[in-house]
Amino acid sequence: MIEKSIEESIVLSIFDLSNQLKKIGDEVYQKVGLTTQQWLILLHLANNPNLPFFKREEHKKALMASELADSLNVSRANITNLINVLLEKGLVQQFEDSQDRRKKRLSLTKQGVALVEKTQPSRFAVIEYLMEGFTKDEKETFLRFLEQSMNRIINDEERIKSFHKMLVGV
Amino acid sequence: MIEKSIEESIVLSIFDLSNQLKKIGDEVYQKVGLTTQQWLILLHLANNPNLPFFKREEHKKALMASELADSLNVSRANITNLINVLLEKGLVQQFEDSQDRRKKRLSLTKQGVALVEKTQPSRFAVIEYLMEGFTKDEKETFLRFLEQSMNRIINDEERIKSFHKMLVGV
DNA sequence: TATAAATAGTTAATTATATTAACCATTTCC
DNA sequence: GGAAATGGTTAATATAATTAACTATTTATA
Repeated sequence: MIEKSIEESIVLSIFDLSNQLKKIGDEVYQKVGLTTQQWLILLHLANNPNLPFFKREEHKKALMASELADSLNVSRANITNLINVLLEKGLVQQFEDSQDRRKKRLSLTKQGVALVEKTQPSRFAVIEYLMEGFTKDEKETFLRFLEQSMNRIINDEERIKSFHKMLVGV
Repeated sequence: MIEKSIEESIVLSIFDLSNQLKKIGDEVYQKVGLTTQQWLILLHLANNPNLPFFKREEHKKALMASELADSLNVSRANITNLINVLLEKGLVQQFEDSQDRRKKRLSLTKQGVALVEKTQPSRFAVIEYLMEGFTKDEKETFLRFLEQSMNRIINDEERIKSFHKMLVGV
């Protein structure tokens, strides 16, 4: 019998919630031929200050594909594919970096900006509805919690995996 | 310019954190030839009381594939495949329901139980480490927050999607 | 009580989403 | 000046899922 644990309940709920949000996102954005992943790229290119990526590090210059790969935690090759769709749809544009000719900087087109702006209110409405009834303080504490967990995962990844050393050879 | 919003930061962080946890899970459980999804099935069959599924509804009888499909929010066909691997590995067993011969009940084998029990301490250690430093009260508030969000998504899914009606025809 | 509808599980074919490996071009580091 | 690192792409592949069709069984209904 596994014992009850608030901590494990939280982790499993985060998993569950994230799953559901992704499903809903995929269904909603499918209407404009996008996936949740592609939508996240648009949010990055819109410099959405609420993205964990922008809290971890500042970015003055336009993003490039490899930075998106970092943020979304996927391969560069995958980003190439995701971006190709956005380019075809005319939501994103690419230009060479003047200093470093290996790099391609990405930005939203006028249409891309318009799409993000247009959907902003409804996204905010959904989000507000989900967490209605909690105080600002509670939300701030919750955010700190999520950020601490992420930091520990990023900085101590090896340590975390080492907790599971015992699994080898089962 | 998108404005700062605690609420959106929380949602995007949940996404990010869940992603990272899944990546780590896949890497860790790969050592025993399992994916995070298969691992979650084992947790269900171990009747882990921390799973949102068991908080939403009580289950006296052994679970069946379609209930797992509900909980993990995937198709039944997919569950069939996931379970086949667990059956091959001898971690799970299947038996027919005596009352209803359509149904197949699932349970852990001795080995399955052993595996779950063996890894329990390390899983708990990781989880505790992630949320170290927060009080019991704070954690309880997080959990209530997550549960409310999930409930609203489940009960008001149509309402949530309707927020995005405007997307059609962009 | 016969029949239609619903439920549970499986299979086969397919789609979606990602990865790895190899490669080119360019820049950075000794 | 040459080796190593970085950024992006391509092609081949892996994986994880889906849908649709089917069987078996049970439940609802007319």
